[in-house]
Amino acid sequence: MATPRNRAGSVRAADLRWRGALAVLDEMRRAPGVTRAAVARRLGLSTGSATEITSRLRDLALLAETPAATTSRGRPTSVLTPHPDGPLVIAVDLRQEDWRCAVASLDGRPGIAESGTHRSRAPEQVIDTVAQAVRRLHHRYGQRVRAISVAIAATVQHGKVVQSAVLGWDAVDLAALTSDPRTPLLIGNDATLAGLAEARQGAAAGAASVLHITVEVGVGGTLVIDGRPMHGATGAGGEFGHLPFGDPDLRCPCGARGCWDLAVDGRAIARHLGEPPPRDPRTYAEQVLARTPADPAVRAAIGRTTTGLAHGLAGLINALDPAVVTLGGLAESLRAATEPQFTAALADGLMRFRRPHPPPVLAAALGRDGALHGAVVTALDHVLTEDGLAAWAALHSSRSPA
Amino acid sequence: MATPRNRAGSVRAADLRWRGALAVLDEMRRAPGVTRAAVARRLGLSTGSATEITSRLRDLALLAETPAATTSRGRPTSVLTPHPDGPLVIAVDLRQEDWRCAVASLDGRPGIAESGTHRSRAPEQVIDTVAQAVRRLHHRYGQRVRAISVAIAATVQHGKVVQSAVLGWDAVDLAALTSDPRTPLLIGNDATLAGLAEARQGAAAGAASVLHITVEVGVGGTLVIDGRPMHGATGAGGEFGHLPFGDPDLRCPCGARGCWDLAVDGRAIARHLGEPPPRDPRTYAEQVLARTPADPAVRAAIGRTTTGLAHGLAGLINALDPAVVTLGGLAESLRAATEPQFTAALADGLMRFRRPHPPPVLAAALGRDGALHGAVVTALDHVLTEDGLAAWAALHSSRSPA
DNA sequence: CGATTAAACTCGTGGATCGAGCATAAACGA
DNA sequence: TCGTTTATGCTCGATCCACGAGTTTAATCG
Repeated sequence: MATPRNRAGSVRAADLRWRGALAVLDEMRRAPGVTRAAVARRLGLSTGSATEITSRLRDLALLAETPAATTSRGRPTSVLTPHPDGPLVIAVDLRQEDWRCAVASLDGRPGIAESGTHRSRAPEQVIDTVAQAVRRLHHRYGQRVRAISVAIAATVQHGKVVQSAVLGWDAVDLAALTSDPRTPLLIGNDATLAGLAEARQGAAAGAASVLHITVEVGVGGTLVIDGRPMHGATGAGGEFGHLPFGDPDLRCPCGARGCWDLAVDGRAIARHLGEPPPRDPRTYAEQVLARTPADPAVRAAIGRTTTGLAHGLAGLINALDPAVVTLGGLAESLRAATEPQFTAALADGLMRFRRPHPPPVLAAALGRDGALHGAVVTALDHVLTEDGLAAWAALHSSRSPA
Repeated sequence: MATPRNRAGSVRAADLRWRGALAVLDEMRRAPGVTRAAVARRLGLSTGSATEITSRLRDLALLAETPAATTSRGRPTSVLTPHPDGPLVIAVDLRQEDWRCAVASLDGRPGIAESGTHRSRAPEQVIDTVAQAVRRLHHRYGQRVRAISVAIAATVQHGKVVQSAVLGWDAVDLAALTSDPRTPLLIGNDATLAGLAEARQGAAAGAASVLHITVEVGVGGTLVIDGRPMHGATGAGGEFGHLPFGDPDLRCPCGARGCWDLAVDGRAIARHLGEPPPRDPRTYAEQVLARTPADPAVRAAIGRTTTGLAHGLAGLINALDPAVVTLGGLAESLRAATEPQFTAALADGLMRFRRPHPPPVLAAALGRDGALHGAVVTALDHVLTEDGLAAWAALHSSRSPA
């Protein structure tokens, strides 16, 4: 197998061709609107190299330069922007009740292009509808589309959907979403992708290790280290909800027992209130939260759920030692509603030596758009590689030979 | 802060100088005894480049070539070996009852140079004794020593010992172990380093993501992704023993509650047997395991402990999705003693979709030497970088100018 | 002992960055 | 208004690393 360390596995000179170019494009992506001069400074490039690299990239339709608003003296520089004919990615967000298709250029800002609400949730129906939208976009932009990335509220393994409780799906292969096998199709769990987006450009932007936890029905999330989500070996990493933090006597629909999932969402609240399991635990939870202040029984139930959340989170902080924690969905709602309890329970679950400097726990910044942003990030990660750029270059130089 | 993605942050040409050299040295380390021809093939290097790189490295005293035993026709090649005057690292393993100092060259094989048993466990005493040994080695090898790496049975944060139950230490700074501030001193948790060694060269060599779990007193371990241990933000990652998998009513000495630690070691066995907490849980556990077959009460207690171990492990597999799991210390003893129960409990704790293809659970291959090997790995990772090689080259060329 | 084979060496080529020197386009200021 | 100041972009020769084709070397095989 490949050498484990993240070093130069290969030493081919071909790898060098795109080194500088990739670094520049990464900067453009990391901070849309950067000036060329700033990029050169940041990367330690000589002005000569900057000239060469940018002109090469311009020739390849990978970036364009527009005059920057001058603020001070000196020769004005230009801002680097995606080329109007440059590569694009299609990002799809497939949620419980609706779907969205967005197109993004190399600056990583998704523009919603199509969307819709599921009429039926039957996999064939949904896939067919979305596939048509993808096909329309693909047709409109042609070979500019370099990757298609799908965020889906489902467990994903080896690039395939294994199971989705909220959609009511079993194993489903989403390969039909693209008609062109040459365009890579990337499938990712929505919570994982949302975490990736938070770590790269959201509430935790810049942090070296980010633990993102979100609660909708059950727990989702991911640990993002140096900007890369911890996929695991099969791509199904980040199923933190199935750590046995909960009551070991409770069976989880996943097949295991004592899952954290059951202790932190609407099902937990209902159980603590002595009510039957809600059909839609997410909506149920929001409704209960809305009437928190009034009813002491409700307050107690919410409090127990918050405690379950905070204790589990503390355990994860003990084990994974993230620099920053971001909370999404119901997790953030619960914390916001019961801040003192949350903080106390978190501290109670932390190892003593961690308590003086616990990692900041932040609300996710991207909200319901996190997964879509994460899908764009993944797709661009795929495009902005040596291979990806080489493929684009081959395509482009054959189309318009200088 | 630095750009999160693991790409070329810098594009300086200086980074290129060592690309090929690093790749070759990494190969030598990965498989001591490789031939130069094999390395060139693996790295996709032309014979011309191989010639240039090896001769450059020979000039810098980074490697030597010795004739390879010829097996077939053709011009004989040579095996790459560490240079007799090449860089060295010192690895220290600081355990509960004893300590060991080893020296390793670039092939990563530690040779025990000094060792001893603690007479007193007082930090000053221990540090003083070990520091003397380190100083002797450092003096003997002089500037060839490029890094000192310490594996210690303690919680480590920001390169400092925070606390060690087995040694009875509170916060202790090990900086005194080296007298020369120019030589980097790396401190690591023993279980983390053992896991690193298993992932790089032990039972899980070559796997892309490895979860190592070891039980001595409490649980230690690490997740190793692409050959790099998941240190976390403060360096205290891998404290899996303080995930709340256990009885929430039990207080852990760490300050948290319900820690897994309390459910899987000698303390758990004693509790299940209704005996008082053992003074030395590790020895106690081995003693109980030795008399397993006889006593049904003992079998039951061991079984419960095994179940606690397997359930927690299953949860970690659910969450982290490793390609391989390695077990060390009492964890492996427990599994070996109660294999059917372990396997059943593991499956019971796994999410249903994981059961058909669970990751292999292997016994650690390096035994009690794992931590020492891991310390060598860490130290060499430090040396075999652009900066490390550049520093060595500066030193060497000034000493013996061509 | 010549044929065969695998590997190493030589050397000219090419690609990417560097860096010094020069050119350029703005704001500033008298 | 027009030179000065300042930051930036462009040009071009130098350098460094790897490539790869051709040649040489050192072993085994028959």
